[in-house]
Amino acid sequence: MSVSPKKLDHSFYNRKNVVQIAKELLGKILVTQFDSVRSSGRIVETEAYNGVEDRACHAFGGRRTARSEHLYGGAGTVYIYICYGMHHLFNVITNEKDIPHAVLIRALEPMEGIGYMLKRTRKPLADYTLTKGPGNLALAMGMSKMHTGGDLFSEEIFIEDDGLRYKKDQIVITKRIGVESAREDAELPYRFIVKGNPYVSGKKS
DNA sequence: CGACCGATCGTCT
DNA sequence: GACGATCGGTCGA
Repeated sequence: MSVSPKKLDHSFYNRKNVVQIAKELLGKILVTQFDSVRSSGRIVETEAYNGVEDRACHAFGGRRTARSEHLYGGAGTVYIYICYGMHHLFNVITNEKDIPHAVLIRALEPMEGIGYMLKRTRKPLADYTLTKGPGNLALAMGMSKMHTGGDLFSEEIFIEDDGLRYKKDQIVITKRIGVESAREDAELPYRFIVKGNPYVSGKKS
């Protein structure tokens, strides 16, 4: 059921419901291409961050700082920031400019460029940890803070649709990971995972 | 398996 | 000065 991959365009990202977009991003293919080194993987875990009303979002309450500036960049903007002093986390910005909606891409099933991913992560073997979790994924794909503020319409970082669709019973919805301090918003069902996929972060291996 | 802990540093108060 | 949208290892049951 797959057709020749088509790059997602501005209209895909420029919609109001970031939670819906997070769900639809499951099964899409994230691609990076740096100096003709191509890496790609199928997205199997995402989380939505619902702008100014979401306590877990960096833009909660309309907060706007140097770090979160690109959260406000509008549909198709790349937002990458450093977490815990060492991990680079990759987000896709949705909705119109100045509306800080984001989807955190948390896990991939590697497709192309696995050799380069091993080199970047300095792992000896391609096990399930290669692109499990947002920190590992960004490292494996060669994405870092230097790419924040770019967009997904370039040839360097973009997302493709090859026609794959998961059925409703293949998708599991949970609360988000690592956002306990967001109080009641920590319970929101904003995390989407492909059921049983070994690259999904969290428990079990 | 679950709970905990150290690494590590940019960002915000 | 404190705190992360994490990760991988250890320890105990």
